[in-house]
Amino acid sequence: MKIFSYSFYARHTTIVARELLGALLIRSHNGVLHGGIITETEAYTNDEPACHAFKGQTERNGALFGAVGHAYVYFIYGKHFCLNAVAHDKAQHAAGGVLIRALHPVIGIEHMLQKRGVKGLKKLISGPGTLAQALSIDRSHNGIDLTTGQELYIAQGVTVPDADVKITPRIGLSQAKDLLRRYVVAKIPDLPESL
DNA sequence: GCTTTGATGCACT
DNA sequence: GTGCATCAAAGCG
Repeated sequence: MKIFSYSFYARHTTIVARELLGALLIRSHNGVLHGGIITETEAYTNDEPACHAFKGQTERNGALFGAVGHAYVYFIYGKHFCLNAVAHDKAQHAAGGVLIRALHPVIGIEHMLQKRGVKGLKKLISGPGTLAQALSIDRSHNGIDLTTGQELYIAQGVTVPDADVKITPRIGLSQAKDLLRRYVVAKIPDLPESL
């Protein structure tokens, strides 16, 4: 298990969003591991209006301006939490992050099904809000370090070839809709034996 | 204080 | 594909 270190996140946000596809997002909760392969990400940088950090630093988005390799978790639409990995090249952006939108469930599937209250894998982790619910992620995880291998971390998983990556506009935005910054795995690679 | 609106999910067509 | 519930944060006064 190779956990990504700060240098992985200290690159342009769009590069990190692409490289996170196929990686393992792991949550350790009550001594039980949950997680899976990252299949969908979106890149946000503070130079475009769709990014929470566009208008400058506030109490809510402060984590986006902090050290890379940390988590940015926010509450949205009165119901949902969304998880981002803070990632940007400081030479180019003051702030930026990668929204992790979906996983292919691998570890602790039974626990995640129970927490979500659904039966099929299809709806288990189908969007950012359901991802947070399946992994028991909430505001208390805002700003935590993703490189320590403790509560929440991201590790090297499988390699996704460029031919299996779809790049599309981001979802649910009212601004900068046309920017191609969403990265989706079209075909889930076979899992290596080591998992 | 008060108003607007949102990086969504789900039910429904 | 469309409609809408729901509330915290941000911006304004």
